[in-house]
Amino acid sequence: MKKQPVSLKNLADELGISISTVSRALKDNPIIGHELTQKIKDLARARNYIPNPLAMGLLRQQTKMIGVIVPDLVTHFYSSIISGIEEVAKENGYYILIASSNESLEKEKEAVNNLLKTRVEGIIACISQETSNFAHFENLIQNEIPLVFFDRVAEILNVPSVTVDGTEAAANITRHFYANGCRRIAYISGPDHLNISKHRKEGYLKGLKECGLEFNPELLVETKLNAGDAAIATRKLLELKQIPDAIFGINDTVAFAAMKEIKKHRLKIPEDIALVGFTDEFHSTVVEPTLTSVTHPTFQMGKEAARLFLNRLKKGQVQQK
Amino acid sequence: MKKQPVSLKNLADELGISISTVSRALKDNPIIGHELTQKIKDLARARNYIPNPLAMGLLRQQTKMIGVIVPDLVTHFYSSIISGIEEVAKENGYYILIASSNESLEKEKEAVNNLLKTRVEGIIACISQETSNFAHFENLIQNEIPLVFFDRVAEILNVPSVTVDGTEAAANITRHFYANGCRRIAYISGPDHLNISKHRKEGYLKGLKECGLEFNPELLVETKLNAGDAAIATRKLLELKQIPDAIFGINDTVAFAAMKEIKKHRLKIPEDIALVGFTDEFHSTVVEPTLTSVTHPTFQMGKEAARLFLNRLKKGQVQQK
DNA sequence: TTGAAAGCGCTAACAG
DNA sequence: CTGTTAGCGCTTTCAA
Repeated sequence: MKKQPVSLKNLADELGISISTVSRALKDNPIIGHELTQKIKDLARARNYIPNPLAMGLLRQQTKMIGVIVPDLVTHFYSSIISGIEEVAKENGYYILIASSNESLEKEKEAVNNLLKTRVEGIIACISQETSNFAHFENLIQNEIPLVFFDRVAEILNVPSVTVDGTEAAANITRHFYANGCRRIAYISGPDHLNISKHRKEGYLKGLKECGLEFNPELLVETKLNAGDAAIATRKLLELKQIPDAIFGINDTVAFAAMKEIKKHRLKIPEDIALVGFTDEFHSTVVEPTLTSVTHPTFQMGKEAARLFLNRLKKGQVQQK
Repeated sequence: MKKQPVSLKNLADELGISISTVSRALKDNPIIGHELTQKIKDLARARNYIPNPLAMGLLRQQTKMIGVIVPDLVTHFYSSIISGIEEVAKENGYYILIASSNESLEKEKEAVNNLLKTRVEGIIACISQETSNFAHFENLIQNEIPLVFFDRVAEILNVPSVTVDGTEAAANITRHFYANGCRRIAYISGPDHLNISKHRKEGYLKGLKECGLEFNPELLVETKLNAGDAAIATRKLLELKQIPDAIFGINDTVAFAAMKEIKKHRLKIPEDIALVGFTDEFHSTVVEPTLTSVTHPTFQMGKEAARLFLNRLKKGQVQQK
């Protein structure tokens, strides 16, 4: 018994005119008489006519949908980036379809496939931390399906991307620690194949060097970017003969996990150990002791990613001619 | 230059057979010869054929999309509900389209309209805190477009809904405070037209009564559910001649804001003032001092909401016959 | 066992 | 100024 949405045909029949006339009137084609146009528009409004996007899509081969893949949805970092993407998308008449990879390569591939099935016009993605093989993305590129990366980038792929330069920020943090008297500055890193991870580590090393501190391998721990791993990494650091006086976590998940672990060891932040992480505005205010942190302009990043994407899309369409 | 996706026609042409044969083979119609079926399937795979959902949708009048409206995307509470919805949706071959109302009625209406434009098959929503007029949702009901509410519900509308019974939980919290010696238990509430808000307030009052505490109007402050308002409400409480010894915040946003405000006043939690909020698992672990809290099974709620929705959808389709 | 044709809703070239 | 028609990709009668 579900009511069918009103179609152009319905309107045309009701007025006893042809479909094309209705179609034209609705788009203000000046070729149609003024009164008639008005009459048609009135009826359309009365019947609550909504153009069927499937018909349009079929005709134009475009769905007005952008696929967005994030490593995880429930982190403020990503959800606020998504908000940014959505805002710009909406302004441009686009919708976004969100998929989460849960930091898994398998799920990421699946997400790409699913999005392709829905015929999104392209994909904006942040690669999962497991992803070091990019075949599924290369496939998109070969098929000339617009692709944009944000935050975590597959650098070999030469895809338009939005990232915050972590190298300088990480170097700054290290210098900041040094300035505050820290001499055993530890760094909890992520996998090297993630650009952000690589850059931040480079920054850390650069910072150490500039401060004249020697790099101490036992103070650099690599983790997968999840809380469990980060906790283990922190424990390792806290069980050194000589514990670090500062810990620098590569992102908020890691920093939070480290914080919990430090508290468990009954150490005071920042008196016993200074702690810094990359994070975003929200958590830096709620969490206590306030996490010193490099904030990411997440919302802005999202908007920028969407803009990049839309540009890429336009270019593709021009070339098509 | 964008490559067109492969269509049935492409495959048919390449094999020199008709489209319908290809279509049938691909769905294992036994009417087609075995070898031919195989040959067709092989080619389809080789050419990476993906059925065009727009064509299918047009034919069947269904988009396999569910619209989801949340008051805000960047809260862990909602994003984890969304994850739950997504999981069940995906299992059933559905996609979700997310829209955020930003707690604004205007935006909520806009979201409904936008979703309708994309021809989602129905909507799963959590109403904004501004929403006390439900015309836009009634409209859906009249048009027999499946609708499911979660968390915040328009009770007059008689729509399938998923909520956690806050009445008992709130009464429990109040009793818990009492048991710990609190006698001036304050409650920071939300607008009365939100069911969750109403129920929790009722629970608070019920709890007071059961403990033999008299209700003190100055200890009940109503807010809009945002941080700014909640901070003001908290300040009001902290500036009473006799400050409360316990504060109960209606949700996490409110509780966090209260926490910040209490700290600003240099009061200790829970020594000077006990603080409790409804929230979810994540924040209850990160935030310090650990927020005593009633946790919501958000992921489960999302899954349940999706299930309800899918059931509702099926019912609609059966009736359609 | 296979093909031809209609039709889902819409636009746009082509006729009047 | 308005109507007719073809076609977007697909399924599904109906014919063969």
